[in-house]
Amino acid sequence: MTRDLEIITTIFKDLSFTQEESQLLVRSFEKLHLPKHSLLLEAGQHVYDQYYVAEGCLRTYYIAPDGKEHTVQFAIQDWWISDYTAFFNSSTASMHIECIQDATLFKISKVDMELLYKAMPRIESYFRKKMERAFASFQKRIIANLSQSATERYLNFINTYPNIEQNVKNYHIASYLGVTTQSLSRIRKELVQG
Amino acid sequence: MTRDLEIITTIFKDLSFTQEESQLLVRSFEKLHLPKHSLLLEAGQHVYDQYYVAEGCLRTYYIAPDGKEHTVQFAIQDWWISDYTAFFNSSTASMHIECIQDATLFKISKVDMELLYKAMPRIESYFRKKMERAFASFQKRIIANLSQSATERYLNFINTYPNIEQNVKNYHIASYLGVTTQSLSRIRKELVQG
DNA sequence: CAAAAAAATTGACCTATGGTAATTAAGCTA
DNA sequence: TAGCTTAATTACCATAGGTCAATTTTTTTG
Repeated sequence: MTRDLEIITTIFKDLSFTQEESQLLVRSFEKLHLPKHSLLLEAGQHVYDQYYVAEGCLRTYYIAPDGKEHTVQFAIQDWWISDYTAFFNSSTASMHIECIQDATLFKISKVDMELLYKAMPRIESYFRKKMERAFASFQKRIIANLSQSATERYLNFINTYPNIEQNVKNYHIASYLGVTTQSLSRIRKELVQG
Repeated sequence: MTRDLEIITTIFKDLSFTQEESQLLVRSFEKLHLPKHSLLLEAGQHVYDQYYVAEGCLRTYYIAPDGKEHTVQFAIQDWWISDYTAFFNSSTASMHIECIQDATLFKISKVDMELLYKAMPRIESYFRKKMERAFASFQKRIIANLSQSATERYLNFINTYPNIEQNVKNYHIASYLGVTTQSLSRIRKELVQG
């Protein structure tokens, strides 16, 4: 075992593995560094991989036909990121992924994922649970979008991601909340003034 | 094997099982009929189960503090339904589930689900993939909510669920799209008149 | 089939948020 | 530090969609 076991001690820290399993895991992942402002993925590209964020911050966004950006997801430490619709279907991305803080990622292909699932059902359980949590949080966001005002959604956001504000621009937050930067600016002003 | 194998031939029609596995499956599910207008689940109740829709139509909705209803999901034939946030966490529902067309359901508890996963990793794969598809479709809906007008979302809806219109009321659709019934009515008028 | 109840539509008016554009502030880079 | 670039703020007007209230249409039920 020459290659490091960082993957196991960070991503799968709650599971334990045999020697052989560890080796398979290590072989399946590739570590990479990504500088701020670079694009990890662009719309139109084939999506083979998903990425675990060991450090840094990224965002997935969609560019609508009218040219406007809509942030679908932020990913910080211990999150996974990809264009999942494309990843699951082994098809072409409709979204972009941008690094917004220098990041360290662990990359794994869909093909290797499937092999891991077969070899270690525990891993499949791990990802099923991940999906369940992601599902629940998307559902929560849909409800928020349907039932709350922009101000409420903003308060909700800074509550949910208390540390993220250092990293992300206001227009990232605005495009996540579904308002213009001008509106967000007014909302912030209102909140300060009372 | 006295009990029927309906579950296997409908829910898991793409998988095959041993005699023993079949028995476990049959024992895990319970069939039930639900009349139109009845509530399958109410906010505040403990959520132990999820349901497979063999026939009929249901919807999950959230009632906001201001009393307004927001439809989170419709479930038709071959879909699963529950308050998933509560189901995954074995906690209390924040949503209601209403039957909007006489339904036949197969119910299974979370505890029994976990047993199935352990006994048959194929079943866990099946549900992981279900979750992936649900995840992708929620993401699509978030993007639609962020980037499209009410009219576009409506057209999108009747495109995605071409048959559902017979079953559901306009105010169900409105509360799914995030507009008032009055607005939806105007939108429909516009579309007819051109 | 008639009456009652539920759902959908319409109109007049209102409000939150968007669009455009100019101004200020903050971050980088030479 | 100055100068350039990017981001944020502000002001003014426009508009999609909300609110309230009345009316019509559809569905349900005795």
